[in-house]
Amino acid sequence: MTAVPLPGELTLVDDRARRILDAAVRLAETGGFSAVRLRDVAQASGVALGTVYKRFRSKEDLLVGVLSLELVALRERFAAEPLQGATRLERLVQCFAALTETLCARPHLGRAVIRSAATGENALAERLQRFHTALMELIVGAIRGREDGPVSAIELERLTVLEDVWFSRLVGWTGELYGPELVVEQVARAARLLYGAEGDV
Amino acid sequence: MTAVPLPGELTLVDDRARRILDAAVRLAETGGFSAVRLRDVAQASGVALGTVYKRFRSKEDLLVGVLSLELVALRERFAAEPLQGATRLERLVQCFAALTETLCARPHLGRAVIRSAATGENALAERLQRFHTALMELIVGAIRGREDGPVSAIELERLTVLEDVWFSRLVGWTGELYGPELVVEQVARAARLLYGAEGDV
DNA sequence: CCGTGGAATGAAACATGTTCTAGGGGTGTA
DNA sequence: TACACCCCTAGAACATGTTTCATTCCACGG
Repeated sequence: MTAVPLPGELTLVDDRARRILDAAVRLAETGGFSAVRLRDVAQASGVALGTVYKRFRSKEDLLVGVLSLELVALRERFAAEPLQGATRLERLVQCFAALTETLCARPHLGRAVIRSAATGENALAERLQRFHTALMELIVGAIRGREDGPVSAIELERLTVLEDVWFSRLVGWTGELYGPELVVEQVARAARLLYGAEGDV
Repeated sequence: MTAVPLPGELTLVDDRARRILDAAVRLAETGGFSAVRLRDVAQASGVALGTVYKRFRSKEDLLVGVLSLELVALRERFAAEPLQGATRLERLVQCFAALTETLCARPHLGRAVIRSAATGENALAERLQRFHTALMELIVGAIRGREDGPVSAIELERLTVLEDVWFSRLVGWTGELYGPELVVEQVARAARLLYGAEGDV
């Protein structure tokens, strides 16, 4: 828990950090949070344990770091196939569906990451903050249709709420309380409530 | 992580479980999550370590168990001084404010509990489910004014959303991203959006 | 070419959650 | 009373996150 730099875009240049992340992903994919034993991560990525701790403050920090990888994947996904819902509400729901799908595609990994993020460790704040900002931008960009206006302030507020719902539900999913569909379902329900009777656009 | 009964109302009859919980609270109050060392809990409550594990599946389970205590406090609080907002929306916001206040009153403890709850450990699901149900009932009872009708289905949906927002924000609070006021603030904002232009009642 | 400083390494040490074991003590029953 | 059963206890044992240390390696400036 001592001082440490922050991989972010860094992740892409620092070879060791990259290998460490990859190893963590590999381990988490198959065995989840508990399978990510840092000694194993170190060995699998061909570095010493101390090096892992040089790059990441803690196990949680490492797993949260995976978010930056997911982010890249998400950007690509949205770039490749833009959302095609007719209304903004529709696109919003599709967007969260896509996010959820991506995160839940490899359930063990997803759970491990969410769990780490939910820890609320003080040290994770910065990394999470970054992710949050980037995600917000990503969503705003993605739900914006061809010819509609910019996302209004009120829509940003709604978006914030939806993100909260999404996060809560993901935590529920992590606890195996229900499946990914229900996560999306609840976000959609919330979105409908928020966009309300007043119609969308 | 083996089989274990569930303190709930149990908490109130099982003397040992009670002492264990009390000790955990005492430790968490002053030192937070990390200060709740199970050996210390055992010693402080005058039982053997094995007994702690007989009552609670894990450290997180133990801390989540504290929620059942908080629940009692909350019930008393709402019984003693009912919410007095004029509209249901107002009472709703007051309600969440009260919940937040209670949980954040002893910050270290609160954080420890939230953190444990957010872990998403499979084993915690049952206990959390119970708490969730009880909390829902509590809120529904509390926001119901003297002469308004029952809480409608749509309002239950809104409530669900608000709970999600609340939870997410509490996790944020846990990470020291912001203070309790902001937690309440965001819930209030969401509530306003949900109750929308169409006026309340 | 040589020396220096910062980073990586390997291994040990520590802290703590979790599990296991052997034994003790009480309670109800034959 | 003697026995069987169950919970409790004390403590060891184990797994793993985290820290520390001495050593080695490497790149770079002189």
